Amino acid sequence: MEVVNISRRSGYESKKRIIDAAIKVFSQYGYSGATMRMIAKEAGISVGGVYLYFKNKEELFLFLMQEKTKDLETRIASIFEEKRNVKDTLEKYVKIAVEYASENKELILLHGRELGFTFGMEIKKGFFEKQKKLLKNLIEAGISSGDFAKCNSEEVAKLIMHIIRGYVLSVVVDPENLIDPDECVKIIFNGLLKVKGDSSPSLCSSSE
Amino acid sequence: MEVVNISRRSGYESKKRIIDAAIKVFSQYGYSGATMRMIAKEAGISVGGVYLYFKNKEELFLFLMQEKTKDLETRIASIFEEKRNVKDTLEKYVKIAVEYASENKELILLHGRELGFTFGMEIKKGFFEKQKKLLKNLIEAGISSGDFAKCNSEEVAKLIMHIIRGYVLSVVVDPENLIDPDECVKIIFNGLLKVKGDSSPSLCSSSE
Amino acid sequence: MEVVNISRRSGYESKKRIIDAAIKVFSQYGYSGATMRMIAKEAGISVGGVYLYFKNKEELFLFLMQEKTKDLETRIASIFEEKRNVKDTLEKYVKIAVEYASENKELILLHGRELGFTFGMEIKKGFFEKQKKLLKNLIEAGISSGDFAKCNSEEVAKLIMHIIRGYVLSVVVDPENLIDPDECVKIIFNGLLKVKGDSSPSLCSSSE
Amino acid sequence: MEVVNISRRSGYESKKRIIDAAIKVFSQYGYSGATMRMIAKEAGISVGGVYLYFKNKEELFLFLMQEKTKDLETRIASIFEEKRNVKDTLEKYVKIAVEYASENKELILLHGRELGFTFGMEIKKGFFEKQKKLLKNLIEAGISSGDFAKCNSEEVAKLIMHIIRGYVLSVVVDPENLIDPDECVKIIFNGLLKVKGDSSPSLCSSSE
DNA sequence: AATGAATGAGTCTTCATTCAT
DNA sequence: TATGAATGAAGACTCATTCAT
Repeated sequence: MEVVNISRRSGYESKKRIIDAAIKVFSQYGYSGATMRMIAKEAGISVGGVYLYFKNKEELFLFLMQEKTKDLETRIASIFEEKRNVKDTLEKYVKIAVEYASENKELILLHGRELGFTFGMEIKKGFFEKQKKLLKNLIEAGISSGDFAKCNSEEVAKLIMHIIRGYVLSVVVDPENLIDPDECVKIIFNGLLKVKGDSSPSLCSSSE
Repeated sequence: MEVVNISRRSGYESKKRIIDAAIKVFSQYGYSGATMRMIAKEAGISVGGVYLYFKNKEELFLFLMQEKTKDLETRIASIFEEKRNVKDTLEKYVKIAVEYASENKELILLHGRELGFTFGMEIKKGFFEKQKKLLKNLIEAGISSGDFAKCNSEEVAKLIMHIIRGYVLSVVVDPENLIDPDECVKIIFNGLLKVKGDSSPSLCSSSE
Repeated sequence: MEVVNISRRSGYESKKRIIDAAIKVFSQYGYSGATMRMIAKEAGISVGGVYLYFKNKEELFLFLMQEKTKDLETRIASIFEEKRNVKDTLEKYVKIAVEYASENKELILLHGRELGFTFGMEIKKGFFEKQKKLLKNLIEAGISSGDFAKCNSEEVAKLIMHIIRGYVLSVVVDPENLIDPDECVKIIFNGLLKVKGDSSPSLCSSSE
Repeated sequence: MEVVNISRRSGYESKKRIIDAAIKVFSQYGYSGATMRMIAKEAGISVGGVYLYFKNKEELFLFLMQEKTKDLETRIASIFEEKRNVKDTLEKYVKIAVEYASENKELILLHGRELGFTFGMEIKKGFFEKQKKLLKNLIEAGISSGDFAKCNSEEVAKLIMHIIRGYVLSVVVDPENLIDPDECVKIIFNGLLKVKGDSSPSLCSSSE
């Protein structure tokens, strides 16, 4: 909300300021709870000014969601490009997703709130479907390569997505108790159960 | 011999009707999105009537949260009382939590949204802390009993809570892709990695 | 705008007050020019109160138009019932219409303003069509009875409607120069032209 | 040898463009309904540009009214100059007025609406007074010349003005039922009543 | 215990007007 | 002369809350 030569800014700059402000405000107060005045004030712009760049509250919100979704998709795509082994890729995936969740905190939560709107549903649906496929393929590649044990790849993909969503929710609900991504991956890889007849130290012993 | 008509309900009954209505309406529209009129209508009571039992919207919402939290705590407590086997207890825990999430869907999400209010924070904090301890103790008991491999019990507890939260979020965001609790538990127990030098079929093979 | 026991009025009374206020305000400022606050204030009611009885500005306006239209239709119907001779009926018709216009002044004008709305068009269309038919039948009855000369009844009906509309418009635009209905009828009946070979005093000589 | 691009228009041309645009927009949307942005866009000029030529919306509207009034006055004056025969002059007068009304449709209506403003009242007043005098003189000339029967010239003048206004209002309200000026003049000239003791076909028989 | 009409502050949104360029 | 981003007051409409009945 720093004042930047308040009366003459480029259109681009103003739009950017509004976007940043909107993310902040929507995140903190939810869709209904956020007001256009709050957003304008946070952006250091007049109320009317916001409407110069976004037709209305709904469109502003939708825009944010699309932007963020695209952004995350790009980041994720990149790890799949730099081909390395399956295990590392999965590890990276979880980390990037979790890191992204931390950055965008509550905004992501809004994906799931403010029902009664149907808007934005398609965006979300598409994104999730894509992610699930990506993960499923990765798991299956892992099975083929002999890295992973045979398992229901669909369910594993879902589990990973659940964990990431759980992380997202925790960021807002219970930020003191976020899981450490490394630990998380370790548990998923090794499981909780003691391998029978195995007296050697389990891989799951992490912190000490 | 008067007819007990609609306006002659016991105070208790009215309060209950309001609570049920409020859960439904808050769940569907979020805190800001829900209106007292909606709630009153859903409860089959006048607007003014609601204020006879709850000072205001905030208090009504808060009351709901407490009720639900208490309810879940009771359910969870019961499995710890009756159970013996650690593995079964954990399995049961996940299932109950997940089932509860399904039942209370969006309402639970409201725990974490509609911020700007600090209200409810203490209730949630306390509840989460208790749950984490419960899980941590369970994990440690599992390690002691030799069921579980040695691991960072704190992180495992967090993971399980994350998964449950992920399930909650998924219920709202992506209900077509909910994980199957059985599969979930299986993966957590066995892990993804193929046990080295093990050519026998992994425990993790679920779908076939 | 007299205060009437401001805090407790019957629903009926409030609605009536709003209607009266709305007529006044819409008449004076036009549809766009009138504000709900003005209307509420004029009615001695809160803004929100107006919305208790009318869904929105448009509906309030529409309601007014319908009411007034129905009212006029009833009045006109009555003169056709009390069957008298054609000439007298026509005379009465003009007078009632003109009188009505005076009473409802600008509101009637709103029928024709505030375009861009299509709303209300059907109401108006129906009303006008009915009136034209009524008048046309009357003219034709006059021709049959030998009271009126043979003429294009359709055009005569239109002319009469035009005159009445002209009166309406004049009420607002140029109220100092309203025609006297008696004079008006006289001219329509007798025409301006001197009847050829007629040296007797014309019926059209009125004021002196 | 510079290219005369769009932004290098003469002040005169710009002003003209604004005027034309304003007429169009005011006519279609009414005073309150029209926005400066609409007008600017229609004129192919920036919002700010409009304010270079007109201090504000009110002044722009006022200017339009004056222009149009002057224009009509000029047209009417011309028929009085060229004409001789009273009957023909009156006929011409009605036709020109009616034609003008058709051309300027709703704009004329704006003369009488959008009150709350007192503005423009003097312009209108003056114009109407002039017109009434013109017509009155014409009628009296007709009486003197023996063309018209003796009658209250003032009232006849008013009637004609009413008819024209009725035509204006009809253009907007009920454009399907506009009177044919020829028919109109015929009725005014001949009247509706059958001349007593006259069995010859009335002059009023128009349609067949 | 219950009602629901009434209130008015607060929301989203529009638009006349200004002004740096 | 011209632009159009920016302003902010004002309008339609909503809704938590009150209170006479």
